[in-house]
Amino acid sequence: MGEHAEYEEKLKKSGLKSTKHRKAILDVLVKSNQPMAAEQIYLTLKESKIDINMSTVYRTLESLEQIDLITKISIMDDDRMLFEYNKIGHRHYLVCVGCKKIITIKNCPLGSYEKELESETDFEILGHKLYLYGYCSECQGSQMNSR
Amino acid sequence: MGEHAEYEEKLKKSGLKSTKHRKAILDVLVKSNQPMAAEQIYLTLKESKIDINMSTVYRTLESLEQIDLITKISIMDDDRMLFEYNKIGHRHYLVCVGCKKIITIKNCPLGSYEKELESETDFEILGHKLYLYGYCSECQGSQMNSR
DNA sequence: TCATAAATGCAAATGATTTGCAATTGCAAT
DNA sequence: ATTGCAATTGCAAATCATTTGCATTTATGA
Repeated sequence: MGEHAEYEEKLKKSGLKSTKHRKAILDVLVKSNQPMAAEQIYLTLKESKIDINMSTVYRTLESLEQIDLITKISIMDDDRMLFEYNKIGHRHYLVCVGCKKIITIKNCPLGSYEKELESETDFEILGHKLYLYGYCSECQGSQMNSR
Repeated sequence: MGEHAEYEEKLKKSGLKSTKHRKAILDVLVKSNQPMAAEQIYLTLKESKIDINMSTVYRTLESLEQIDLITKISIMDDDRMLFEYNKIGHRHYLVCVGCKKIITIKNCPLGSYEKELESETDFEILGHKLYLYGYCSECQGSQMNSR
């Protein structure tokens, strides 16, 4: 009868306890259409009258990342880490340098490129991260936005 | 008669004074085959008996990045920023998750992809960053290296 | 219900990077 | 070469995100 049935089982399978804080954090991330910083998550929870400590937020995010329920990313000109629920598998990011809006891109143009590089470099390539930067439609023209 | 003639003029053109510290930092970066953290640069200078303050290192790196003489990057699992002299224009990175060695890749497979994305997303794309991760030849097999 | 390991809160520590301010230095004009 | 001034630097202290030690609480399986 839970709305978090989806990840509830993944938590259990990974040996992580299914605490109210963990579920709350996951709920926040699932509902967000943008990767969020730890503090944003903390503040969102606070608004929902959920009392939680920043340490717990960080520790929870770390656990969730380890079991691959969420992804941690860092974008240019933001020294904080951002966290995103893994709705889809492989993904990339298109970041607006004006308003910092982040669009998640699901298709990946690098399929064969990794193979090429492997033979060129003797690396065993495990994966990659791709960030594209630009101005979203709202931020074109007036290019003086902050966040 | 200077060996740093290359960037000496770029400094001047940008209105930055050509101080011994700036030249020393640039020398270190030019000679390095790896992007370096601020502290590595500081320690390298110290070995050369060049006495400099970390604040100066950071401020210098920031200035040099602004005039596009160097590039600042961040790789996975390293919370420090790394800095690299801009020998070539556009570049990407292949990072060994074992020994943290970084190989700079000069060719870019994303030429037409940006165009595609622009029409799909209404973004005006300015650029991108691509990091590939894997094990270098030395780190394959024994995958328990640290740094 | 109980036992126990995992999760949490709290406060303090960390560690990279930044900043205010006074002293120094590069450089252009004299 | 000398001078004047803004840019640069050193120093110490501040920041700010993130981490950690430890005592307390809680989820879960027996």
